[in-house]
Amino acid sequence: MQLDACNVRLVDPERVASVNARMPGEEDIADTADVFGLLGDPRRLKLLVALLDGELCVCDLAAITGLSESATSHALRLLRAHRVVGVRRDGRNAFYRLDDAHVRMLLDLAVAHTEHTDAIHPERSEA
Amino acid sequence: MQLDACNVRLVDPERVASVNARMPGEEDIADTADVFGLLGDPRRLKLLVALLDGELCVCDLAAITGLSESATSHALRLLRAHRVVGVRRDGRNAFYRLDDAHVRMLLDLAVAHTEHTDAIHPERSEA
DNA sequence: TGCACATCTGCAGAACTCTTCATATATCGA
DNA sequence: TCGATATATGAAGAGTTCTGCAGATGTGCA
Repeated sequence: MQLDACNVRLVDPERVASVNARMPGEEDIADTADVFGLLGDPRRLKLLVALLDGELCVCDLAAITGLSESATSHALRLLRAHRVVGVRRDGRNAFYRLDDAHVRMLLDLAVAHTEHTDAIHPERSEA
Repeated sequence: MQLDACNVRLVDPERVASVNARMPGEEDIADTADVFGLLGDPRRLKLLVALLDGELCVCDLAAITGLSESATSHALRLLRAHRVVGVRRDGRNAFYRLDDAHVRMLLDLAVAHTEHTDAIHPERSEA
């Protein structure tokens, strides 16, 4: 057991050093965690999955997710602030679209994974 | 503007129906959101990125993330409960490893994305 | 202009999350 | 067996997040 510069016990200082060298910077970690965090709420996730196919207006998104229109609007505002979705306004309606290629990749991967899981465990599918 | 069975206003009922048909079940959405949620905390994310290269013990993980050993242990417990990581005990040490192929894919994708972003915006890299 | 509709926003309460502190458990070496 | 080490755990407090409510904004129609 060794001690590092800050007097912390280390079991494998070389591995720690190489992991630290490869580790993205704090800001990148924070940004990435933010993105995952946005996907980490089931209602927001459902909202985003709904948008995979193309733009939808707020009331349709509310109907799909089962959220109130207010909650939907709040959620979309958050996603908009992080540039994950974009808006197109047409008269009284606001049409939201998925506007982040990275998030789209993550969603595609996740949805593909649930479908794969269903294939293995069909009993877990919805009735 | 039309009304659906629950008396909700819909702008594009056909799109809503097709999105609903394609939508994963509530349980799959919840499971997926859970996974994203686990990745949505910067310290847990750093922990998991550190484990991409192989197993590490608790004190090394604490040193890498800058967390206290207690906080590290709590975080690992949560990840363990969701079967994202696994443990190997060797004497007094506990070596944790990434144990979920789906999470590994998500992490690889995310890390690749931050590297790509750095290539475009090198000024955002750490000092 | 006035009213209805679609969406947005600030606020406040409820619920959840993360960390620390204190303590518990388990292992190793003397 | 005893003390030190490594990790795990429970409880509690600070901070954050999400939702509903109430009201604001902006658009379309008569």
